[in-house]
Amino acid sequence: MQMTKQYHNTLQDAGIRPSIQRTAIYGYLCEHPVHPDVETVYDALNPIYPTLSKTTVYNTLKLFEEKHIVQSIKIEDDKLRFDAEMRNHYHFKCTKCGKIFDIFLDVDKVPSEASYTGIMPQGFSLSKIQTNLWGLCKDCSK
Amino acid sequence: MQMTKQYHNTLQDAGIRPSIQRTAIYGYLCEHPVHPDVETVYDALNPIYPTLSKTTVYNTLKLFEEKHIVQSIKIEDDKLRFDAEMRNHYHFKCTKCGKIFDIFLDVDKVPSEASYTGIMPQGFSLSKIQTNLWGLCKDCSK
DNA sequence: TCCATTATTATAATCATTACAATTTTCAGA
DNA sequence: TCTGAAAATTGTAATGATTATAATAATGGA
Repeated sequence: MQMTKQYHNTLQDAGIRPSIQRTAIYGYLCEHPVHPDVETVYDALNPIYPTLSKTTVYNTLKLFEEKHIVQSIKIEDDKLRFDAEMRNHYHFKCTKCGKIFDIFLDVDKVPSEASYTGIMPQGFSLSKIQTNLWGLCKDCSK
Repeated sequence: MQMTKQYHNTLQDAGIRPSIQRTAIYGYLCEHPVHPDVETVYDALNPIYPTLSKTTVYNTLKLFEEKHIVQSIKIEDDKLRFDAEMRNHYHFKCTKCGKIFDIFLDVDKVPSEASYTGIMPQGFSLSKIQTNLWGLCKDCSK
């Protein structure tokens, strides 16, 4: 595992005490940007840290989300997935292979928050917008 | 329960044999456009149809969704909710009271499908877009 | 009416997530 | 360095929505 120092710093900057487990989990997410679920993270790290508990993975990822260094994703799926990519982007789920892809925004082409504010009824305030996309990925549409 | 005949017809038009249970469930959804979950539908109808099973509610709502006369909604919630409103609209969840509201589109103001197509990477095709909104509803923002 | 198909039902199984309580680790202060 | 309180980790049990299964009931055409 490389760049452990950097992960360590990210955790500290977010106000999270960087334990072995937390650093490992955050590092894994950063190095595997494929939106893994809890099970996947646990199965990957358990051989390296044999005492690691699945509960810790749950707790840690929830903590990361609260501290805004990780976001959780649920696209009509039964389980939560996690993403250390915090830049603004959409998630695209391939309806054939099930993989989830990051789709980055082209600011010029994408609907602004204002366009949603415009459709809110009187008295409603808007604080979060989430758009999910479905279709076929490059490999599956061949 | 009024207009049972109409619900009956909607089911038949969708290719669904309109049993007592199915008609009752569809009617309930139409008359209670508050995005109820399975439990709520079951609890409401069970007193009227004492033999009704929760499994039937699950099966029936899944069938309705497949036949496109009902849609299911899951907004970072643990359970599925159902909506007989099939016109194009967004769902807005109040972060305080948890209620889900229908937000209808103003075609002029809302992002078109084309604006999303524009951001898809080469080789990806787009078949479904879902946008969810969060914030405070009229009552909770007082 | 009879029979095959379809629908309904009750119960059990599944599975992601959370609750809980015990143990271990960390770290500030003596 | 030692000590003890606070924080983190752990394993197990509980929860709760959904699905699977298999038996029973209802339906509709021949």
